Amino acid sequence: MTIASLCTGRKSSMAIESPAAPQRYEDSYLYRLRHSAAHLMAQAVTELYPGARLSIGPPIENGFYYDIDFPEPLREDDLAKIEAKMKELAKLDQRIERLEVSRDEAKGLILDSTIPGMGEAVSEYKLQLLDAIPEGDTISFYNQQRTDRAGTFHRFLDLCRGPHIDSTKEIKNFKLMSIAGAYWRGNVNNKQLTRIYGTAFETKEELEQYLHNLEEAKKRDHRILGKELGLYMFSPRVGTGLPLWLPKGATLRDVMVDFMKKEQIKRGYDPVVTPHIGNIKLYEKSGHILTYRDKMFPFMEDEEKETYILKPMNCPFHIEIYASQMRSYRDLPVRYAEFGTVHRYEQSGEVTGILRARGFTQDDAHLFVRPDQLLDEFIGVVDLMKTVLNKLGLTDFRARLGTKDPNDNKYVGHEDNWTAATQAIRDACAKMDLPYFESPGDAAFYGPKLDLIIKDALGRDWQMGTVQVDYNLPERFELEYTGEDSKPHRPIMIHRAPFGSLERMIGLLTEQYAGAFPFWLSPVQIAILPIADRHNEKAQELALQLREVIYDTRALRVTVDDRRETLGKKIRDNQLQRVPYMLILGDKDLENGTVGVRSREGDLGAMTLEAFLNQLPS
RNA sequence: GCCGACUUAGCUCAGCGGUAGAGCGCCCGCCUUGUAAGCGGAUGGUCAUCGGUUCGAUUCCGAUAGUCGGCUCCA
Repeated sequence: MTIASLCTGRKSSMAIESPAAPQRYEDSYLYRLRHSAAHLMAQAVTELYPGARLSIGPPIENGFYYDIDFPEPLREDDLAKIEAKMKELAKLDQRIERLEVSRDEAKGLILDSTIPGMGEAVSEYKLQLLDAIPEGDTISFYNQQRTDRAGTFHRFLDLCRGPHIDSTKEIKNFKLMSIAGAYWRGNVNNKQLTRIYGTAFETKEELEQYLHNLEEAKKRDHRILGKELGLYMFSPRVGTGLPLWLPKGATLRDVMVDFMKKEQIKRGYDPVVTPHIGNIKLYEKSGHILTYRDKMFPFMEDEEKETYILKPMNCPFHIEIYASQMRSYRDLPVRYAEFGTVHRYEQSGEVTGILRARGFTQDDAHLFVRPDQLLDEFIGVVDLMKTVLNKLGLTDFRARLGTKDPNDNKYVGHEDNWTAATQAIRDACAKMDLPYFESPGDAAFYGPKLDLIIKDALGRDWQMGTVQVDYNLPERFELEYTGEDSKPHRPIMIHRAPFGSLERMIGLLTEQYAGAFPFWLSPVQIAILPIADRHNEKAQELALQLREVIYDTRALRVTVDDRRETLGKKIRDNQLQRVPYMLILGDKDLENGTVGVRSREGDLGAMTLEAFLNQLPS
């Protein structure tokens, strides 16, 4: 696969989408418009900041950016100035022209300091980009120029594959959004450039709609809703990325755990429980110390000079359990499941609420299987994942098959194993009718994997559930089972976590449902609202009665709102808490033997308790 | 970790070189309520922390911490 575009550094362009979209974004006018807006911004920057060195500036999903090496640090306040300059340059109606040149001519242009956008200032980056263009490919530049009324000549030339729109005057509805640091070519060892993000649309209405949607999305942010709904909190006195689960959030977790345990029992999993810390030697043996050390919390040493670590993953412990006794081929597959809380010392800048915490709980399991069982077991896991997604009501996800990057040699294991495992995953997805896309380079170093990817409220991708085939750890720990031939054989391990982590999944669900969880998940399912305090006693009785009702695996979760507040106030507060049902209890109801039922959608009228229970979602 | 921004009462936020304000919440009264905020009162802040500039700093500058948007990385 060649580099997707000179101006497109997107990693995702490496991925092969399986269902072809009817009109690809890359072919749209909007895409060209945004690409041209990026050039316009670069032109404005070169005029405003003579020492600025340009590197790369592609359109992206919701706009565009340009990575620029500024002589002085750029501040957010500077964006207004750049925006104003862009407006001025756009109005000049500069024609955007493509020119195709030879490699030598290209080098000449890049080094020509008389051309704005070219010369010594940019050559550091542009020559590298030129070198990256494969031999034989067309090399193109885009030029825009015009003399303004005051007689000043404006010009901008950029090495670019294009395509672009015809004139800068088409760039009217844009906004510079933010600035950020970004490493040259995405490599931390390279220089950090200043990235300016912007967006552009064809019409003013679309731009305003987009900005409005962004505001709306912020209200669905799990960090805001988590606080409003009393799900979890963080305290700086506890530590960064270490969530404290409040009663309602803890209830939500329990419900999800119950659901998963039930599914796992059905599927022949056995529960295990392992400690939070363990001897470092185990992790040396597993190899995690080599690859994971900088993501671990500081080590602990006891009086006997033994070193312990806070576990960043559960697998070595489960392996110890497997290895604790002789295994027959008849015992396999062995499936050990644990809601394992792990701790990873994520870099401070990458902790994001509950979506990326430093302490989190995986719905983890490890399957030890024979080679001939690999496909069936993988199918079983994919089936479980589909069941989970379905139950959670998640439809907006993508499945990614992470395969080996053929140009990288970081992988361990025999080629035959890789091929077999990758094919097993493809076959399992095909059999289970799960659409996926393949992404070379996204495999674990020890084997291929299948990940579920979901977007959050702000459009960011998150890896959720995962299934990974592992030939490496069985090898390192010399795991065995006795085969039919009474000789030792090596099992294959499957690591899998259908939710991924409870934290991340609850965060995503919060955003997906904007806090209005499905009935079965809601921390409070029913709020009883006595109208006056003479109804409080009956309300408590009703609550006790409802708590006898088993729904799914647990008793109905019922509260009584007996605060000395008006009914309107109680309704409002419970509505804001997204309680699925309110049962209103007053004189009329006591007389008639009914309750006033109100769902999230509004008043459903008076009905008997039996009628209410019968209409609950099944 | 790196680049940029933010941090004022429990929460959401005004304010500003002369040591602070609103709404909601909490608490106390009154009201006893029929489908999205009843009324009144009271409480509540070393303006994140530590330094500097200044006659004087919550306000200006610097450092630190936390948070947010990115980069890198990841469940």
